Amino acid sequence: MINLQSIKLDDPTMVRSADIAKAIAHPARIAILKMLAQRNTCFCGDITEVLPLAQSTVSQHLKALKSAGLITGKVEGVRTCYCLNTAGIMELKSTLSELSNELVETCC
Amino acid sequence: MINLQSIKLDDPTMVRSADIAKAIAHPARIAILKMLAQRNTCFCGDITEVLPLAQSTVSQHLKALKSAGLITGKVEGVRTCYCLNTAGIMELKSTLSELSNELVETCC
DNA sequence: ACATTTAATCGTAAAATTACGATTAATACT
DNA sequence: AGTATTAATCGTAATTTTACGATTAAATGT
Repeated sequence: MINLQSIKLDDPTMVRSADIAKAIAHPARIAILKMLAQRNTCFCGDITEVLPLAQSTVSQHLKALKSAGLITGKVEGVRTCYCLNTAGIMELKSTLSELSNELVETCC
Repeated sequence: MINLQSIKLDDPTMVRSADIAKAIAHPARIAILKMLAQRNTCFCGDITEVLPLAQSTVSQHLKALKSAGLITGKVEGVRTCYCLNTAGIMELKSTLSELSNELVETCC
């Protein structure tokens, strides 16, 4: 029943890494990110047109990506133009590569 | 209501990417992977000792990592020795770096 | 043989995720 | 002014995730 608890799971860096991983932990969100990387015009409707998901579901995924800081959404009249967020994508890349680098095998 | 659905969300590569991301989408599992990368002896109890989680919860996280192919668990008597799985970690690295490389910004 | 240790599994509860249709709010078109 | 378009939000249901304590199974120690 003793627990030293020397590792804190609420460490901001670890939580952020997990949040970034969570953001890309769904095929639809990966697809959206890839699509945004390829296209310049990227309205919600464009994505809904291409994915086998309802508009409200796509909107929900976009919200998740936005709150994770991976994309931006600029309202343009009646539409919203979604784009990759430079800072967020940079953070994603550095976070994932950093994690990858830390996972060097030592045993087995 | 028309939906071209040209992107399939059940594409094996995309599903696998999402599963790998899901595996590291929790601080506890990131902590476990990092710990396994640093230590050679890595029993369930060692991890439970260090994380602020119950043994059954740690076991659950280990199961998730194992079924994602990121770790192996070899029974050694009454204990189980957990280690990073070379193939799985390599796949994680290549998958994440591939995804990172695909996310090159074009707009905004 | 019997008790102890270790980790998996079971049962369960609470919370989060994913999905949808319906509705709403805002802008643009006629 | 009235209609159409777009995307966010609401309400809701089903599923998954996360967590715990209790129990079990297997191996070890006495």
